Amino acid sequence: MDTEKKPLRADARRNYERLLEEARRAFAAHGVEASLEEIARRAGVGIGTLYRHFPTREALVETVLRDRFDGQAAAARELLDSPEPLAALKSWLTGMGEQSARYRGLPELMVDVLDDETSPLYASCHAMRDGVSHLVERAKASGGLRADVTVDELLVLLHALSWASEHLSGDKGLERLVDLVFAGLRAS
Amino acid sequence: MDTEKKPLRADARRNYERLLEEARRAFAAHGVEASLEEIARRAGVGIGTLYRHFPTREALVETVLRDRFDGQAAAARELLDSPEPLAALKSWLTGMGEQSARYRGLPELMVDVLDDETSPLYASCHAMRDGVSHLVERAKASGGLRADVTVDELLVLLHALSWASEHLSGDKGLERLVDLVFAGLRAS
DNA sequence: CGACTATACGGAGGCCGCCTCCGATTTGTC
DNA sequence: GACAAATCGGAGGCGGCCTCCGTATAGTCG
Repeated sequence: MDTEKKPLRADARRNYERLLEEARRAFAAHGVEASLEEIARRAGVGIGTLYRHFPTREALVETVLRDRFDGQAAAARELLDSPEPLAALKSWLTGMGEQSARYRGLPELMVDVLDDETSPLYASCHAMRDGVSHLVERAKASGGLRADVTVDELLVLLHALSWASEHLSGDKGLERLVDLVFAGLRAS
Repeated sequence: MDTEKKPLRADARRNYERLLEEARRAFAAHGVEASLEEIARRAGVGIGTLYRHFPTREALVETVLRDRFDGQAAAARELLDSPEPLAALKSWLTGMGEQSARYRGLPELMVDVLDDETSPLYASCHAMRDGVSHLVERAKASGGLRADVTVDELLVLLHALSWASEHLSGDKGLERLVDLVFAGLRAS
């Protein structure tokens, strides 16, 4: 796969950076459905320029988030050495959940992407998916995780908790929900 | 509280019914964010007429769903007599979850409503909330449900599962997720 | 330093959805 | 049948999405 790309012209590169910066701001303020026209306006750029650099909203989101996602995939690799498989998995899931709760609306986008190979986010997401699947295997093998649960179920569940934490007034919501789900709702 | 209302004029009543019917159809086809203009168009009615009868989208959703929600509240009351408190709770939650997964986007709307007293759905939702809170108390008292979980957490969690089941290809998703969460993810 | 071309810009314009407002129409009544 | 109250309907303003193409400019070459 050749990722070779001609160097951008100076003005193009400048606009690209400005757009990314405003996108970050806008997503943080209004969630992942923020107005693209406003992002362009704030970046001092025409709407056409935004669409040239980022043909779809997803492409923009992907660029804003890629670094974090790559970090999350790396974290999965490192956690493979952890002495406690179940704790490692749980820790990774919490981290992932926090990433996906970063912007309002992101969990939904993420879940949809997991089924859509054509999405620009697909590659990043599946790098993580592969990473975590090893963590899951290890947790099952260690006897810490029930054997009948699949990676995909786990990821959907996690994004659901992420989604839920958006709609909770308290901010320590996600960790609590993950604990709840790992331990189960039955009395011990 | 006087719910007395003058009888509607014949044309008004007719349009009201047509709108409800088309709304049901549209919500089923396109989710709860379906275009209101299209609903009006299909009902053979001006957009102004739609807004006169249903000032907000929520008002329309509420009218479409009220009967089901009332039924759900009644179900909670009946289940209070069940000999198995935990099973009763679980059964109610599954039923509720299926209601809220009925239309795409509904779980989100529901969760938001639970915090918004001004919403027209608030009353229906809290009737159910009160109903289920007794089920929860009973389940805790019977020792089946962990004592540190709140009704609100339970409802948010449930709607999250409902939300997740929208994004799952399989259709038996919700029940499976509820089981998973009740039992917990740890190996037994 | 110009001139030339590939590259990039920007916003007008078409489409759609939301919601409000008010002149036109219809219903029920006396 | 006439009148008032109730109801209708859609034009119009707003904002968002996205495409298209005439215009501007950066980089290059003589």
